[in-house]
Amino acid sequence: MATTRKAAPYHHGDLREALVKAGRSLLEEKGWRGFTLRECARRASVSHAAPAYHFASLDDLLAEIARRGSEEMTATMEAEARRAKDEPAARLVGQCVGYMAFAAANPRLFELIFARDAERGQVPALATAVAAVIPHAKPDVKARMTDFAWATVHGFIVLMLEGRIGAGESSRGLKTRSLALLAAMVETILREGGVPD
Amino acid sequence: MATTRKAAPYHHGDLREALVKAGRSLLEEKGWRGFTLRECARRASVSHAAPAYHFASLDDLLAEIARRGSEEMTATMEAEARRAKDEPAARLVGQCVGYMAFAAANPRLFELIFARDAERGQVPALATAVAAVIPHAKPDVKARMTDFAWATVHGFIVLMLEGRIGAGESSRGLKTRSLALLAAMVETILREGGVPD
DNA sequence: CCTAAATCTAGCCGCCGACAGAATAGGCAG
DNA sequence: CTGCCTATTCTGTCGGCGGCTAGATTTAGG
Repeated sequence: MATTRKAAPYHHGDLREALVKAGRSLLEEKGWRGFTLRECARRASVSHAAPAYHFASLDDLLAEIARRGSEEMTATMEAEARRAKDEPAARLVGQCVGYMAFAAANPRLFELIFARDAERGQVPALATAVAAVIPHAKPDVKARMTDFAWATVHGFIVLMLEGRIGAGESSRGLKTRSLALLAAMVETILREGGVPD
Repeated sequence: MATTRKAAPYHHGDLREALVKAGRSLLEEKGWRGFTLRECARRASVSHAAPAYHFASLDDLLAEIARRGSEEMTATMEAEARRAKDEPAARLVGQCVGYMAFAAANPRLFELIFARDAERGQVPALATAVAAVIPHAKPDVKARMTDFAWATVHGFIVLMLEGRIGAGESSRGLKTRSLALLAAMVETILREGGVPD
C-alpha cells in the first residue's frame, strides 16, 4: 500500500487512533488509576485483547498519548507566543501563558507528560525565549535563568492544579496572580542576566 | 488498655505500624504502580486480607503514609531553618533547603504527599518565614510572595527530580544552582514587597 | 476458666494485563 | 471466480489485584 503503516482499515477503521483518543479522554475523566487498557478497548467497541496488536503494553499506549500531548503542548505555547507583542519579554510571557493554559485545560495529560516523557531536551523554545530577553548574558546565566523561569511557571501551575494556591479564588483573580508572577519572573531575569545598567 | 487505640499487640506485634513502614519502603522501591496492598501484607508476613482490619482500603493506607510523610517533611524544614543564621532571609532559605532535601531523599513519598494530601493549609511555616522577610508589606503582597517562593522551590525540585533540569550535572553543581535560585528568589521577594528603599 | 472483642486466615468475586491460538477480512495471484 | 496470504481482531486462559464475607484464633478482663 501507499504508506508504511495501516493504510486501509480492516475490521475497526483505525483502531490505533481510536485507542489513543479513547485513552486520552479516559485519562482526563477517571484519572490515573481509572485508566485501563480494557476500558479503552471497550470505548473503541473492540475486544479486550485487540489493543495488544497496536500497543505492546499499557505503558506503550500511555507513552504514545504522552508523546502526542507533548507535541500539542509545544504547539499551544508557540501559538500563544505568536499572539504576543513582537518583543522578547512579551513572547516569553506568551509561552509561559501557553504552558499554564495547556496544563489547566488538560491537567492529567500534563501530569502524564511529565511523568512519562522523561529525559527529553524539553521545551527548547523556552530556552530560546529566555535567551532573547537577555541577549548579552553569558551562556551559563542564560541556562540558569531558563531553569528559573521554567521552575517558577511549572511550580505555580502545579500548585494551582493541586489546589494549594488560590484555592477559593475567582478565575479572574487567578489570572491576575499568574500575570503578576510572570512579571516578577521577567524582572528577575532582566536583573540577574540583564542589560549592564 | 490505657490508650484509645491498639495498646498491646495481638498476633503480629503492631501490624498497623508494620504496614505503614512496609508501604513506605515499597513505594520508594517499586513506585506507585508497584505499590500493592498484598505486597505490603507479604512484607509484614501476614495474610492478604489482614490489612483490611487496619485500613479500609488501599487509599486509606496511602493517606496515612502521606500524612506521616507530610509531618516528617515539615519537621525537616523546621530543623533546617533552625540550623540557619538567626535572620529572616536565612531562615526562609533554610526552610526551602529542607523542602528540597526532603523531596530529593524521598521522591515518591514527596509525590504522594502532593497527590493525596490535598486541600490542607499546607506549609504554614513557609508563609511565616516569607512574612518575616518583608514585615512591612501588605498582607496580599505577603501572600503573593509566599506563592512565588513556594512555586519556585517546588517547580525547581520537581523538574530536577524528573531529570528535566541539570540532568548530567554533578551533585555539587546542582547544590550551587539551587542556592543561586534561592538567592534570586529572596531578592525578588525583597524587591517586590520589601523595604521601601 | 469463660466470654466478648480484637485480630488474623481462607476463600470468593469481578476486574485487570499479558499471552496463545483461532477466526475473519481484505488483497492478490492464477 | 478461486484459493491462499497476511494483517487484524476475537475467544479463552493465566496469575495477580482490591475488596468482601465467614470463620478461626488469640487476647483482655471478669
